[in-house]
Amino acid sequence: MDIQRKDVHNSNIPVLCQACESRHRGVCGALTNDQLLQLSQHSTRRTVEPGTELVGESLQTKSYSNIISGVVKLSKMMADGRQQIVGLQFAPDFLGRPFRQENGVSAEAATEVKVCSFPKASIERMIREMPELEHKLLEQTLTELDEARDWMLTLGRKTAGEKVASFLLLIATHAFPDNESDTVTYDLPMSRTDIADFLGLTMETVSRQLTKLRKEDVIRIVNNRHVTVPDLTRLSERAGF
Amino acid sequence: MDIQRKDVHNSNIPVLCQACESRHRGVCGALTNDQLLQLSQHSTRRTVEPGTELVGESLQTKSYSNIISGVVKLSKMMADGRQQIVGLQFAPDFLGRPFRQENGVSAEAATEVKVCSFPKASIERMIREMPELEHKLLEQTLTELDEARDWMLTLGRKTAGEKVASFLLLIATHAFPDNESDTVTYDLPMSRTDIADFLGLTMETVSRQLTKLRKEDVIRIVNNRHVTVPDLTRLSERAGF
DNA sequence: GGCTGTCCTTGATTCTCGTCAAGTCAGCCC
DNA sequence: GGGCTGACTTGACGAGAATCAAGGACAGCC
Repeated sequence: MDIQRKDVHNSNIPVLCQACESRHRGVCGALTNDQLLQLSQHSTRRTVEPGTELVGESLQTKSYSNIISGVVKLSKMMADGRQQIVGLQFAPDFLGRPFRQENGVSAEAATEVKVCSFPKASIERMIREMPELEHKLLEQTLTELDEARDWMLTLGRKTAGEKVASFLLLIATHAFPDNESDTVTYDLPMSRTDIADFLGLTMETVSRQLTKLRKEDVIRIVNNRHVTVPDLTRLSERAGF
Repeated sequence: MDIQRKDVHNSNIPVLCQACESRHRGVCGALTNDQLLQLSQHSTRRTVEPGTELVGESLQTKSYSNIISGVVKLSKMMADGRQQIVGLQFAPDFLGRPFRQENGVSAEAATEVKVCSFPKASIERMIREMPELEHKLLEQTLTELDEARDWMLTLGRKTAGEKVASFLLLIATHAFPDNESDTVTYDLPMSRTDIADFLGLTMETVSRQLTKLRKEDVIRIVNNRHVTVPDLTRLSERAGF
C-alpha cells in the first residue's frame, strides 16, 4: 500500500524532476508538486561542454539554473588579464545572482555540466509567492559566504604547499560529501592552470607542489587528473589543519 | 499638516529607533512600527571599546545585532596563530549568522562600536512571520558574498602595492558611500597589523607600501591614522583598476 | 609510423615579500 | 625633564614563489 501511494505521489512529479537532486537538497525542495509542474513547463535541460560560458559579464542573465551534475567555476578577471576563480559550484547548487546583475563574476563549465534552466521572471515570481523558496536561497547564499571566507584564509595566509593540499581536500569532500573512510579516489575537475587561478598561484608552482605531495606519497596521480588520497588525515595536516 | 502627520507617525516609533540607520538602509526597514516596538522592548543598546569580541568561537551566539556606528572586523585564525580578516562590517549591517552557529568566524570591534542587540529567538520568530525581513537578510548576504569575492581577487592576484591601495579605496568608499568629489579625508579604522591581516601581508610590507604611496603623493597621512586622498582616480589606478 | 598541439613537468634565474633587528616618534606616568 | 610603552618605520638579508625557458607525455591526425 505504501508503495502504491508512493507511486501515485510520484506520478504528479514532472518526469524531468523525478531523479533530480535539486528536489531533495536543492532549492526545488521548497516547491509543491504543482509548482514544480508549473515551473518545469518553462524549464529546459541541457548538457554543455567544459569551457562553455554559462553566465558572462557580457551575456546578460535572462535565466537561472540548477546544476544537475558537473562542476562550474566562478571567476573574476582584472583589466590586464589576471584571473581569480572565486568559487566552485557543484550539484545541486543554484546558479545566478537574484535581484541584481552579476557583479563582474562569470560562470564557466569546468567539466561537462548538466543544467536545468528557468526564465528569470518565473523564479522571481515564485520567490515572491513562496517564502520557503527564498529561505532556501538564503541558506545556500550563507553557505557560499562561509566557503568564500574559508577560502580567503587559504588565499591570504597559506603557503603554496598548503594551498594545493587544501584544494585536493576541498574536491575530495565535495565529490563525496558523506565519505566515512579515510581513503578516497576521484578525478580533478580542472586543469593545472585553473587550479592555479583558484589558489592565487602559477601553474608551475601548482605542478611542483603536486609532484612534492606525490613523491612523499600523500597522493597518487595517474593520467594527470586521476587522484588517490590514501590518508585524508595526512592530507589535511598538509593543508594547515 | 504634513508635518503634523509625520510627527504623529514618528511618535509610534520606539525612541531608540527614531534616529537609527537600520530603519532605513538596514534590516529593520522590513518591520512595521508595531513590530519595531515589539522588538525594541527586547533589544539593548551598548557601546563597546575597540578590541571587544562581539561574536566569539567560544562565546555561543545568543543574540543578533545591528551595527549603529563603527567598524567590526570578522576574522579567522589557523591553529598556529596565523590570522586572516575575512570581512569588515559597517553601519547599518546586521551581525550574526542566522540558522547556524558561526563557522569559525569571530567578530571584534575595530573602532568604538555602537550595537543594538536582540535575542536570537525574537529575530528567528520574526523571520518566520515576515518574509520581507528574510528578503532583507538575503539582500545583505548577497552583498557580503559579492564583497568577499571581490576581496578574493585582491588576495589572490594583486601585488602588495595594489592591495594596500585597494584597502584605502575600500575604506574611502564605505566611509562616504555617496561621495561625489574626487578627494576625500578619513581616519583608518584599524592598525597596520590589522590591515596586514586583512590583506594577507605583514605589518612591515603594509608600512612600506603606505610610505611609497605617501612619497608619490597619492595619499597624505598625519598621526598614522588620518588619511587624505587628493585624487581617488589616481588611487584606484594604483589598486589595479 | 611521424607530425602537431595541448597539457604538464622540470630546471635556472629573478624578484617580491617575509623575517629579523634597529631605530623613530607620540603619548603617558613619575 | 627622563624614562617607559606601544605603534609604526626603516634597513639588511634570505626564502619562497614568479618568471623564463626547455623538455616530456599523450591524443588526434595524416
